[in-house]
Amino acid sequence: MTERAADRAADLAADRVVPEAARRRRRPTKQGTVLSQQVIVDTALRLVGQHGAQAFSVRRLGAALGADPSAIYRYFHSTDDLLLAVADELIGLGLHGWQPTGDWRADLREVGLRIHAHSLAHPQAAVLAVYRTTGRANEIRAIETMLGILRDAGFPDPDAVSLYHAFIDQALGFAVLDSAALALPAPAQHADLAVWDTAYRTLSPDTHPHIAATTHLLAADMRRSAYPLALDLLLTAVAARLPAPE
Amino acid sequence: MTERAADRAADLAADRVVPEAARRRRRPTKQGTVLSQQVIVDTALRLVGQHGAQAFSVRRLGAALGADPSAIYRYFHSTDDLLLAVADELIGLGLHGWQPTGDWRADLREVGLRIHAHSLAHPQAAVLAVYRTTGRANEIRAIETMLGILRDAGFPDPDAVSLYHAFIDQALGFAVLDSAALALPAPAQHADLAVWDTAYRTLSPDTHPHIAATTHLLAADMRRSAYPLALDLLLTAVAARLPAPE
DNA sequence: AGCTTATGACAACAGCATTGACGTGTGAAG
DNA sequence: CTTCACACGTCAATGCTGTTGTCATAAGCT
Repeated sequence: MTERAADRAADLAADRVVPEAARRRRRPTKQGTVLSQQVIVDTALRLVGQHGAQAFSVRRLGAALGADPSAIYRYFHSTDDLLLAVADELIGLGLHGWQPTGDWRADLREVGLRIHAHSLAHPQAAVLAVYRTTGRANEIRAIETMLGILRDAGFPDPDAVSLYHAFIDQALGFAVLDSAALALPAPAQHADLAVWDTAYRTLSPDTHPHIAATTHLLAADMRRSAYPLALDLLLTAVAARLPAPE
Repeated sequence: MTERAADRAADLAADRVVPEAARRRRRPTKQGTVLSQQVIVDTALRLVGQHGAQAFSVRRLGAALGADPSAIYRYFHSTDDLLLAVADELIGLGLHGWQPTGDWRADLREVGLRIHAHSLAHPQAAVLAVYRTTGRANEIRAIETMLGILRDAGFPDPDAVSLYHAFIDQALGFAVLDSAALALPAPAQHADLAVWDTAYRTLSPDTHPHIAATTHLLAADMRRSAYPLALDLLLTAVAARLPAPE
């Protein structure tokens, strides 16, 4: 988990790892699995989805694959390198099959909600990897698409870039936050929610008038993600910045 | 790291841990330190700040304290329980010494920037704990303050609550995202940034016209946090929702 | 002064990521 | 069709990790 970066920078360095494209021999494991980057990433996503982020370890991944854990290091430099591949896979899943409609605001809204929803569908993986810059294929495609939406809408380049940045980081920020809550072990998750019904419910109106006046609203609202509202607020303000056409 | 929640729910259960208020005996460790929840939290923050999030482990914390690692379990049920205390400490640091001015928009802006800045000042700790609901003293104070700002500004209760939710989660989301980037080991952090100058710089205008047209802007913009812009966009949209007074 | 017990220390356990050495079966070369 | 190199799966070992059960000792009450 420590030198992933150097590894990525020097992908061709003398290493255990052979680039996926250059692989010729594929020897099945004792248990018969034929390994590949794709198989490992898929298995990692499945493992984490079924048994939670705490269940993610190289050893367990090896077991799930039907291979010795150390075999994974023939395909990824480190667990962190593997995580980057998982992150990129998530981005790809989020954009799969989607096409822009030409309505920039609706398109951005849809993309934002898709990214958010797909992270929540794999919260454990999202929490581990969403904040990374992967530089891999799916990430590049996503950026090209979103930048295109803003530029085609008529935003000048500097605005398009900074608004894209605000938009995507808002989406990823909420994705991480909401995923993290979902990724907690079940009892912890329940306890975090229960706080709104216990600790906050018992505060005196004298010392905490604003909380006391809104406990019911708070307890209800905190169960939902605030992202849809935050996204709409952002898009509203962005629309106000759109230069008049021509 | 597994049953923290149950522990919190049953704070009084038959446990190793004595509530801080009920402590009578304070026996110094072999190396002379006198332990307390506060000392442990402070040391954890310092440790993580100096040596990075990867340096955080119960054993290292024990060493930094001058105590056996297992002594920590006399003060916290688990590492996760300790993390909640650290999170609350961060919130407290962020609000320390601040007073609302009465201008709701300026106040929210200030609080948002403070939360974000304080997380970045302890990125390693922020990443571990910012998304938790602690239910502890500082968190309660922060919520009361922010709800008050919105309600006093004239937002009806349901709006005040949902707008508070969107505001705080956006602040925390960006805090986690930007902290995570800062918390990466130095070489990894550098590599993630370098991607903008390498991978994205070499894309052809034919296949990726939008990225190609803005690479310089992208590389520059991605070095900064998008939070100030996102915050201003959010506040602009919120202001538009403020009911006319009286 | 004496007693209880809170609390720090110690040792042990199971699980973790990672690495180096090893041998086997694959796929290419002739 | 045989040979051969070496890619890649396996094994074993290292030094981490969080957590717990047991013990002894000193703090503070009576």
